[in-house]
Amino acid sequence: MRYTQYFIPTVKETPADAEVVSHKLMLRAGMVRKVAAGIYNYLPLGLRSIRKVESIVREEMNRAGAIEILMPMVTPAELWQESRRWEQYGKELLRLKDRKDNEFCLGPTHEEVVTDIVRREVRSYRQMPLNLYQIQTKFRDEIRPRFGLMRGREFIMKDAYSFDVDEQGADIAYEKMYQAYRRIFARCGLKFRAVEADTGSIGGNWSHEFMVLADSGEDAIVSCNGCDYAANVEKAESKVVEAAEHAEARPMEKVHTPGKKSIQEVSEFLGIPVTHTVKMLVCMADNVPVAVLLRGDHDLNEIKLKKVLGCEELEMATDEQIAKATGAPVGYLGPQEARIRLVADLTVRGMRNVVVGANETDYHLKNANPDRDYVIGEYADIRNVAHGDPCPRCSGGILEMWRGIEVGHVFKLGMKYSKALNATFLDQDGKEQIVFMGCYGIGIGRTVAACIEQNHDDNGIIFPLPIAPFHCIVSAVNPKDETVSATADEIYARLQAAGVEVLYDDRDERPGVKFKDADLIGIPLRLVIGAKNLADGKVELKQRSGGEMELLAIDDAVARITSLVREALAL
RNA sequence: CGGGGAGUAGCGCAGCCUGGUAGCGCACCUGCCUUGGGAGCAGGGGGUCGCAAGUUCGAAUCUUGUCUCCCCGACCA
Repeated sequence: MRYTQYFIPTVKETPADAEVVSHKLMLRAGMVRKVAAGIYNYLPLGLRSIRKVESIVREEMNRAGAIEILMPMVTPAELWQESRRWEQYGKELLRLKDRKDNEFCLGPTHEEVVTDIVRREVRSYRQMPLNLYQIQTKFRDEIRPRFGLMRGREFIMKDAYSFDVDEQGADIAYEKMYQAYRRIFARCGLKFRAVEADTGSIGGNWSHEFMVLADSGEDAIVSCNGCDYAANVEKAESKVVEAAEHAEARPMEKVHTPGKKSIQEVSEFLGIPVTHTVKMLVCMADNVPVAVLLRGDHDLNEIKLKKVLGCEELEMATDEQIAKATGAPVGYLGPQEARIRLVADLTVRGMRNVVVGANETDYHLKNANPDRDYVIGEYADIRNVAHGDPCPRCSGGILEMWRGIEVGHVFKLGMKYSKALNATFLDQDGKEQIVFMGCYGIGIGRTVAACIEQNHDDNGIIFPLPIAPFHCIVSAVNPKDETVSATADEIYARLQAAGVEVLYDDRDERPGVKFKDADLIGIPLRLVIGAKNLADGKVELKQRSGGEMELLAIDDAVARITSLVREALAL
């Protein structure tokens, strides 16, 4: 492709509304443009990368035995009402009506639609296992879209759904997808980890997320340094350390702590480590106040708590709600004589002689102890694990914290949707059975964005070759020099003939402009043709990822580029 | 939805407090010049100041309403 006949609107200045590198660079490199909040135009360069990821995904899905279909983006309300998600999904589901006032929504995912296909067409156990997938535009009316393609409202997703006669079959399907995903992200040149995850609103009973490691990631993940345990913090179990402290209970003491509300302030003021304090939070679980006790330095895991309480909605109580529920002032809450349900984290069970609020403004209690000073009815794992915690799976392992971007998610669904939509089949004995399902998603645009998060420098993007918009950029330094342009034309043609995807920068621009643009858009291989070296019959090859510039004869350059491309695509 | 901020040329911003001429840098167009890391000179085009109502002789500027966007929290590929 000749640059002068293409469309790559690069910009020098970073648009003010971009926050993370991938978003900034995709805008600057002319890959995407925003149309509305969380809704983007894909310009040629961006689209090429997206198509590359799609091809890799398609190849690996097909290799794993999945079959491509395409479902509609606009889907009828009835299907969603059958699964009850019409009510459950909330505002993220963008609902609309047609001219006859029939209700529809833009598909945020397609369990209902695909299950509808299967319940109509699949009658016999002989038709399974079956795995159907599509690569299609989804719409979720996110509360807060951000970070460009990382969290759009409209986004391209590959979603696959497996159908099996029993759980063993479903496990095999899950494992196949898991392995396919590993291959996909490896081929995209990403540093990633598969981690145990919560199932969220999709539901089901088991799932893994594929996380690209990046500091800008929105998810916190932990991994063990001793075994292969890795999990999203939302899901990560904390190791149950049984009542470790048998310290003698000291007499309780009420201390004056004027104006000291936060755990940090109180522990500094009293000179007692935060690990010897217990904090009490109040949550509204389906509008019922519940008090939560955690060690001072621990964070509440709302997902775990939600499961323990079995509630639908969980939010932090407002100051007024707290005052009303406990009768105590915010900042000085304590579990003594609790009026509301009290749930304590497992860690709290082993703690003795702790600092807690005195339920009275400007006072805390020192050396408070369970049973003697307060009564806790329920203990549960309700905290986020922290860096340095012991591994819940092996002995001696320590958990390490990472940030990650979720690019893929595999779920073992079970019968949630097949039961709701009545997707059944007849087994060998002619008995009606419910289909076992799994579902598997990959964010295509997000994968490209995550890749940029992981591969960039001050000058721009450094694309791994398999998903780069072009393999090679050929820059003619002064295209008005006829020898230069004739040589560049020839090399361009030869590389293309060899199957290399070439962007030929034939613009009459100064070299600085061309180099800046080449670096910005991140093409892996750059071949510069300039009068000086051409006098010796040489051209210059430089890899965007670094390394020395190679001065090569034209034939050698063509051969070298061709082999570098083959090598990079060989995985 | 709660909290914070912003809407002025394609992009980045100033002007607003103290009402009267809409401005700068980049980008764009023409010409000259230049060709190894976002050159230089000269000339030029482009803005209902988010929208609506109000105050005023007069509103980008003051008032009210409204919409959109961005950032911080709960959702998710």
